[in-house]
Amino acid sequence: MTAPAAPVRLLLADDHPVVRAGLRAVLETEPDFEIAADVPTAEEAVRLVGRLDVDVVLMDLQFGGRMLGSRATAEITARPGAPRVLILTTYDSDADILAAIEAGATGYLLKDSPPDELAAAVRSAAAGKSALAPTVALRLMDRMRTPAAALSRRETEVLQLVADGLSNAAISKRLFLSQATVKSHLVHIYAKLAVDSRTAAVAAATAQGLIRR
Amino acid sequence: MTAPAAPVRLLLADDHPVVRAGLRAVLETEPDFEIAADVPTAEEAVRLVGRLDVDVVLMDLQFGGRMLGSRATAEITARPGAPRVLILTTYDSDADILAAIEAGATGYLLKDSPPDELAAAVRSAAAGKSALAPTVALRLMDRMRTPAAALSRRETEVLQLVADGLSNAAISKRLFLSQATVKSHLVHIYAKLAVDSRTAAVAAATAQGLIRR
DNA sequence: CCCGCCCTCCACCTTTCGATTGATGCCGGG
DNA sequence: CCCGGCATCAATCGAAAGGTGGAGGGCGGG
Repeated sequence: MTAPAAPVRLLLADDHPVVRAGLRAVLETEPDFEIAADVPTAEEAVRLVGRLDVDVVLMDLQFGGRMLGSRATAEITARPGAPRVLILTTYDSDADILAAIEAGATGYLLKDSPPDELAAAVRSAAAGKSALAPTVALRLMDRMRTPAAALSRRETEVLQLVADGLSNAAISKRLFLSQATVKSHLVHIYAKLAVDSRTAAVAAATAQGLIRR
Repeated sequence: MTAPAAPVRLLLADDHPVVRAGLRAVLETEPDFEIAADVPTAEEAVRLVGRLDVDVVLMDLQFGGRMLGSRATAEITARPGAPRVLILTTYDSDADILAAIEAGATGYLLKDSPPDELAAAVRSAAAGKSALAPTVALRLMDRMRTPAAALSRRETEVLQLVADGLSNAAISKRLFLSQATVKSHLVHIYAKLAVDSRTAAVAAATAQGLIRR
């Protein structure tokens, strides 16, 4: 407790200037934190992690519409001696959470977290422990308890195209399948989501964050 | 320029602590701004506007999932001697923009705006001029040029239920209509959105922000 | 090694949806 | 006042989607 405690060095990556300023304001009040830099793009975050030495990266997932945060996370965590990456985003979509964790993120926080929760998560991450926002943790628990909503890769792909408004014929062409296969996938999807039409499947999957938009 | 210039008194309403801190940090650096208070709910914003005297309210639209910002805006602007309300949100959905403007908002900004744009918008609002983020303005122009995407109230209602996954039969029951009427609405919707299936209509309408989620 | 899951495909049948045409009443602007 | 848009409904027909019941190959784990 009385140890000098080397400060935790932070890198903030978020495309919203206001959010960056907010994070600075909130985290700078913690005496054991030191903000090395804040950047508006995922690319810059990746670049700076190479130059500066940082303990924890706070990273948004959505950068100006494009979802590059998870890629950047993967690139950062792939390196030797990589810092911990904490995802800090607005949404708690299942798909996003899983993607981020697969990419090597240490934790997943929501932007509506209170400041003390934020600080606690950063300290956890710096210590190598994982940090999940309570809401997110609940979601994951739900997910574990209900393995129903686990679509296969191919099924997700098909359903995404359905959500984009494509017909079965269009989907079959796009994926180089027969329409029979597309229908077959859909039947399985309907069973897993407990629905009986493409629109209902899209609604259910969207609600559960299995597909985008 | 040398005038003492009575400070612009601000009220910030946003459910994200980080964003509130960010706005404070960004706006407090402006010498002619004074932040009267910041609150985490739309209700509190409405209440405080009665007590404090404020020139401009910066208001989020989404509060913890529920969309109360536009209602709060309407309540605030309805009063005599009401302050200007600037909407400050993450999304640039057409429906939201129009709803906010109808509710009496003076401007509509996106959270990814640079600080100086923000400050400029606040000054515009304080002076009684309207302030739209460039992206938003472009969207509105587009909208004016292309009156195609203007669904009637009933049509929007039907399409929203389609997006929720309901069948025509279910929709007709829900709205106390015959299926013929539902189909008729859908035909008009398809024509207006230039699509030819319910899923495509949902995709198009979602992309244009005509319906939720 | 076999079982289960995923992915692929086929055939047949039923249901739903979409396209078309046409009709009625209401309301608001020119 | 009449036209046009909106909302409501009907009948019909063809096309798309969904339901059922198979079938085969690949791949990983018990």
